[in-house]
Amino acid sequence: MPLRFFNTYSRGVEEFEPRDPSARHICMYTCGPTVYSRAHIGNFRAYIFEDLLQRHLELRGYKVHRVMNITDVDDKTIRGTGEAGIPLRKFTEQFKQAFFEDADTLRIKRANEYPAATDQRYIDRMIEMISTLISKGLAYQAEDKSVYYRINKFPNYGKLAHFDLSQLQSTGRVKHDEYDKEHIGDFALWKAWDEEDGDVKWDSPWGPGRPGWHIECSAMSTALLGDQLDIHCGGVDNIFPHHEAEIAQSEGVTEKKFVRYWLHCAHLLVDGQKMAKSLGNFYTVPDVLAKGYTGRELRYALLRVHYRVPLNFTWDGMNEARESLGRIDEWLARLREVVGSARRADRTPRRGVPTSKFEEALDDDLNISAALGFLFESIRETNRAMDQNEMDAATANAWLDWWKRINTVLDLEAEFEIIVPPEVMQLAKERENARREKKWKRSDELREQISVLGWEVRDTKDGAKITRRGAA
RNA sequence: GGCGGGGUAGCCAAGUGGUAAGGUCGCGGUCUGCAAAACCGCUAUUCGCGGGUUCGAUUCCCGCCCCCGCCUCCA
Repeated sequence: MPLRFFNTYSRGVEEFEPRDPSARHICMYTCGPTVYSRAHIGNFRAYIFEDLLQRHLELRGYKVHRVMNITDVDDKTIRGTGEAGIPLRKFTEQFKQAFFEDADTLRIKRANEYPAATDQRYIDRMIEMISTLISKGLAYQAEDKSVYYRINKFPNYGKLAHFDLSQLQSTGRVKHDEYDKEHIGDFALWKAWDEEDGDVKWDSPWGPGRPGWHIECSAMSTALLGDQLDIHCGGVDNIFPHHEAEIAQSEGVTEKKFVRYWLHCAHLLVDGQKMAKSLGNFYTVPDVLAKGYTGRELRYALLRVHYRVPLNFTWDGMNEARESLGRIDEWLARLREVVGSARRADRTPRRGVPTSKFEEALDDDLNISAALGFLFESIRETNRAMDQNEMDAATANAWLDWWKRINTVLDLEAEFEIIVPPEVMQLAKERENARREKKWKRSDELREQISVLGWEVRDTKDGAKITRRGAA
């Protein structure tokens, strides 16, 4: 089955064909964080979706060149730097670091590049692009000295969002100098400096100022990936105006089709509402860790729902993630035991070898729920085979190899060999002795003590086993 | 008002023109000294509501209801 994705531009599922099909090389641009505060887990849902996309493409043999921008200048960062009384660079640096920390906690694969909007290279390129747009009549400098995109001159404006321009109405969310603009929908390419900006400013042919939000992505994506991208991703809230503006800017300059596939991730909800800084209903990665959950548990919780479906974040959902991962952990441990024991099966396995259904589900617009369904079905069937001693070492090994393969996409394995602390080992030893003497009451007391320390002891036919659920 | 996304069991969530994957929770059983883990069984006569097409619809068509988002610097 060919790889297929839902393309926002066409509003349909399309077969995926990269620009250069023979090279198996894909260039992908993903909108990154604005570093004015710590990103919340709703932001990270989008980054995890992009991570899944990249990893699946790689599993399918593509070489992915991914760029994620860091927006380190905009209204909010300027406000923040002013309030903190420190230079912009210093202000944004802390959140940049926090972003990478959290991304690592969630096992998000690093992009190849993280260009920053304030990098002089890109400021220069933005100025160059704006100049080109002005010379083509696609942009103009208004009386307020800012430069705006003339959307009426770009016939495709509104195609991505499927908006009718005459229907655009101001939400009052953004400060407007509406009298200066020719059309309410014209967006800023270059924002003229004003007092509130303090010393945040760059020189330009139109006077001191700073870039508009949208132009940075056009400048950085085309600088690093070329005029035409295979895939461009972001949250659904980026469709309009941000990505619409990117198309207008990039195609306005290059006159080439900017992006082949637009993929957008639905929102993370809390209590049925969008998680947003402005609503105050958000959690950060450290918030979730502080509740005792691990990064991989959060990764699972954010990964397990299809990217185009809104996902309601709940602590029940986190517990479910923990239990599901525990099931995977137990399964892997059992398979490894079978491999280690070089056991021969009593009978031939009822179920032979792993299938490729997992990857095939992901081929279908990253249908992770179906893919995980196959994983858990396989877990049940192989557990049953092991229960009935119908699993030999070679088959168990084949399943471990299968897991290794799908885990390049999931990245959900517990990170460390769990080291049982000596005091727990001591208690377990005492308990073994008590059990040997059939002192059941003493044995149960010791099990309880071990449990209080956060460990679980299990009696199997091969002796006691000490485990812990909720591993990193 | 315009444009999208969604409504499937207590909760989360796949899916198909032919009679509902999977996870989690709960209950019963096997195993166990008792547990745990694992396995087995049970848990939606039914897929927001009302029509229509069809031998047959949760799936296609029409109408309606509800929730969420976007509509100029939100992932």
